[in-house]
Amino acid sequence: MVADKRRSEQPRDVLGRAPSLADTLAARLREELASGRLKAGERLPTEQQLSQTYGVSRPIVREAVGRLKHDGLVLSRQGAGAFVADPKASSVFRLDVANFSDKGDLRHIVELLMAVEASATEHTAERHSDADLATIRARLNEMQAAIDRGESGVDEDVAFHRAIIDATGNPYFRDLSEFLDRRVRTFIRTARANSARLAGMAQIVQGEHQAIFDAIVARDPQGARAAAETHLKNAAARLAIYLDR
Amino acid sequence: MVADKRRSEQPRDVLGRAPSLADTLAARLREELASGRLKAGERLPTEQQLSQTYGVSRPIVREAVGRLKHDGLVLSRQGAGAFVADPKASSVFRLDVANFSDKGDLRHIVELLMAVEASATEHTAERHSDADLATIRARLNEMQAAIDRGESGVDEDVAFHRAIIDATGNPYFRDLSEFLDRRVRTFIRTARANSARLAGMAQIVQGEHQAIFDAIVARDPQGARAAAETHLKNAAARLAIYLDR
DNA sequence: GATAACCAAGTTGCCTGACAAGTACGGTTT
DNA sequence: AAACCGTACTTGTCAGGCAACTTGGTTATC
Repeated sequence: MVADKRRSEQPRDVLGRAPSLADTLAARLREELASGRLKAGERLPTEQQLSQTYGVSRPIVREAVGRLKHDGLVLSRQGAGAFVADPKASSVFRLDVANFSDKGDLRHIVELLMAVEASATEHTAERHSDADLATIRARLNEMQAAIDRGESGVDEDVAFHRAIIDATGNPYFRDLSEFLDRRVRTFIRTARANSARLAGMAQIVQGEHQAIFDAIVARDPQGARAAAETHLKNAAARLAIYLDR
Repeated sequence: MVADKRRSEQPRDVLGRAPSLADTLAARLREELASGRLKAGERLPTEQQLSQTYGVSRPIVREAVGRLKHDGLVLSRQGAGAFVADPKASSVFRLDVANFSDKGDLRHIVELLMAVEASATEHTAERHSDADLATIRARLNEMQAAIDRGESGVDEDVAFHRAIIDATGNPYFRDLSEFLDRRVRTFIRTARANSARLAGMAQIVQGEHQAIFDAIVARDPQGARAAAETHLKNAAARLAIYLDR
C-alpha cells in the first residue's frame, strides 16, 4: 500500500471527470430499464449483442451490467442470461445527491435530515439506557468545552447528534443520518469559515442542544421531537443566511 | 458511503447464486477500506498488484474496483492510480436490506418508514396544491371502490400514500419511501394472504386514511402528522399479529 | 544556479481472442 | 409418449496487448 504524499491534491471527481464508457453504458441501460421498455423477468440482450449495439467491447458491457446487478436491478445466471429483476424484490436502495450546490436540492436534503433526526430524537427520549445518556451528556460537555476554547465546535456538534441517533439502536437511522449529516454539515462548515459571528452563534446552538438533552433526560418524546425540530429549523435558517450571501 | 455491514455481495444464497469473483473481491476491498487500513487520500495497490495478491485476472480486479468507484468509495485517474475517496465528499448512499425476514430488522425498517411518511404527510398538509389534493382524493376513492368490490385494496393503499408523498415535491422522500413501502407492503401482502378477517380490516384502514385526508384538506400539519402516525402505528401492530403466528 | 522542456517508466482505460462452466432446446432413442 | 443426450448458446474468467495519461527525474536552456 503506497501512501500518497500530496494529500491536498485529492482528485476532484465532481467536475472535469470524463465518464467512463462503462459508466455511460450503465446509465443508458438503467434508462432502458426505467423507461419500461424492458419489463421485469424479461431477458436482456446478450453481452455479445450489447457490445455490438453500443460499439464497445464485452468487458465494458460486463462492467456496466455488473453495476446494474450490484444495484439489484438485474440478475444473471451463467449459461442462461441476464434478467430484469423484480423491483419489489430488490433489497438495495441507492441515493444519489448529484447537484448539491443547487439550493432546492439542499432544501430537500435538509427536509429529509430533519425527518430522520427528529424521529430518532423522539425514539431516544422514550427508550434510552443510562449508558446512552452518559454518552450523550459527554458529547454535550465536549461541545461546551470547544466553545469555551473559542472553536466552532462543528465536529462536536456532529458527535452530539450522532450519539442521540446511535441510542435508537436503529442502524438505518444511523447510516442515513450520518450520510445526510455529513453532506449538510460539511456544507455548513465551509460556509461558516469566513464568518465572524462564530462564537455567539455556537453558544446559541449549544442552548438548543441543551433543550434537546433535557427533554431526553425527562423521557419526554414529544418535547424531544419539538426541541430537535426547532433546532434543525433554526440551523436551516442560519444556513440560508450564508447561502444568500 | 455504505450503509450496511451485512453486504449482499457475499452471501447471495437467496437463490443459490454463487457469488462471482468480482463480488467477493469487491467485498474484501470494501472491508479493507472500512477497517481503516487504507485511509482517505491514499492510493490503492495497482490493478496488477491486486490481481497478483488475490489471484484473479485484471478484468476481475477492474470490475471489483469499478463497483467501489460506483459507490463513491474510490476515485481513479488514468495514469495516476486509484485513490480512497473522502467519505465526507461522497455523494451516494446505499441502503442494503439483506435479511428482511429478521424481525428486529423489519421493526427498524418500519420505524424509518414511519419517520419519512409522517414528515411527508405533514409537509403535504401545509403546502399542497389543488391538483395534489384532487389526486389524493381520487386515490382515496379508488381504495373505497376496491373495498366495496371485496378486494384487499393493498395496491390502492400504496397508491394513496404515494400520492401524498409525491405532493411534497421532494424526490428524496419519494424515492426512499417508495423503496421502504415496497419492502414492507409486499411483506404485509404475503402475510395477509391467508387471512380471513380481510374485509373488516380494510375498512378500518380506510377510516384512518380518511382521517389523514381530512387533516390535509384542513391544512392542519400537526393533525396530519398525528393521523399518519396513528395509521402507521396501527399498521405495524396489525403486522405484528401476523408476524407472531 | 535556477528554470523550463522533455523523456521514460508506470498506471489506468479499453480492446481482441479464447476457454471453461452452465443452460436451453431440439432430436434421438427407448 | 417420455426419458435421454448432444449441440449451440450464454455467462464467467483468463491472457496479452495497445493507447492515453500522469509522474518524477533528467537534460537542455537561459
